[in-house]
Amino acid sequence: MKNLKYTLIHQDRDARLGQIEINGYKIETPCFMPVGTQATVKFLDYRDIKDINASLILGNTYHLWLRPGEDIVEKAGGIASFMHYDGPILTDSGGYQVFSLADRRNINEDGVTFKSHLDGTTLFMSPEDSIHIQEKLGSDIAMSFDECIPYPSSYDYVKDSTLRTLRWAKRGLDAHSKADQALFGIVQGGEYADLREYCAKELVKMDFDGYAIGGTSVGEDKQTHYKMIDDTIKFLPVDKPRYEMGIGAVNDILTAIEKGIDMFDCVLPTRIARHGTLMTSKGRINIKKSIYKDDFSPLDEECDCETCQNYTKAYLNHLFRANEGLGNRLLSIHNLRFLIRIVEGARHAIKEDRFLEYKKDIISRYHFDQRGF
RNA sequence: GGAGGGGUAGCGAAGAGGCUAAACGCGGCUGACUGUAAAUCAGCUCCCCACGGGUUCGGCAGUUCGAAUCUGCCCCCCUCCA
Repeated sequence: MKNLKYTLIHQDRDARLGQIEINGYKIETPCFMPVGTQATVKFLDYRDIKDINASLILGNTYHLWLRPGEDIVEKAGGIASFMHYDGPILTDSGGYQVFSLADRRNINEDGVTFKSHLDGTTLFMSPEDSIHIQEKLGSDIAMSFDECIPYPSSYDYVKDSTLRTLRWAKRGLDAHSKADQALFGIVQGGEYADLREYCAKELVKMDFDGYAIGGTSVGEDKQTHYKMIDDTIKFLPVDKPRYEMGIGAVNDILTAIEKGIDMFDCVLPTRIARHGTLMTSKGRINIKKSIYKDDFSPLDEECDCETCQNYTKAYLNHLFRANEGLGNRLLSIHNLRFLIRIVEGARHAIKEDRFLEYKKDIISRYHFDQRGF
């Protein structure tokens, strides 16, 4: 704890340009963090991660606990060393798996019993376990063990769950002892403003190194999503980083930055890349469509990524039709670089007090679907 | 010339009298994906004026209330023997 320092460099309305210093790393914020659940950003190697200019990547406690096991990762010298990645790592606590693996787990006050998705083994994770596993995984930033609450959920359910998450946060904080690892608290509270407020205030009293907004983008509409940010962020301290977990749609990221969020992560760019969809400055396109069979233009004229510099839509179309793994890698590189570049642009715009114009410009050129992707 | 086997939707391949517009796979076309059980998943894929109708299973002619499925002839393909 206390190994993390956040400096607010400049503010443009609520949008923040800042810097996180941790374990010798300097991370400019806002920043987008690629997700590397099982100690790999799927299909990318350490050079690719460096090339897209990722400032931080995620690992996952639940997945690495199951395989290869935290002891192996510890022996390897931590996740970063294990995957030969030279940069900071943040680990999610397993709280998201309480949500995504809902049909194979049970929650009680002590923690969560999971039935392993790999072999069905019954396994128990307490908030203390999550912290101890993360200490062994050796991430630079650990997250509190929480329940990511589904939407919609009743007020009573959300209240009970959020209060339990708060108790878990305290238990995790007390269990945490690794000096070179920061620990963030996660605000839950669902769509209920009073619960968001209470949860945020209680976490702030505990004095974490940073605060995350959890339980968003779990199926709610945009209006509700953005209101959950508003209902939370006003209670978070200005001198600590704020992280909205699990967002990766272009307008979600820009909106979060506008509201004062500093960090976000998402599987969206890499997942849709593997499914043949790329994000471009004009919107999302599916590279598998036959119209790209003989389209020898780059994926995105404005992009500086390795893929756009060297390959054509026709080639990517062919790779996907032929089910060649290179297509997954090239599209993942592109989508990640695309989002990271948007966030880099946001940092410049904030510095020059023109963030809103920047956001408006990006959005106006991006064709969104009905749900706003 | 003789003996077998076979021709089913774009391709491969089930089906051997009604439950069949015809399984399944591939290919093709849509759509979904937000702290990764996801190189995944869902839908469509004979034609049309489409909660209904029209034509199909090499071709033609039959048997039957009813045929992709049974019979006859014809066409084509494969294997083996001369």
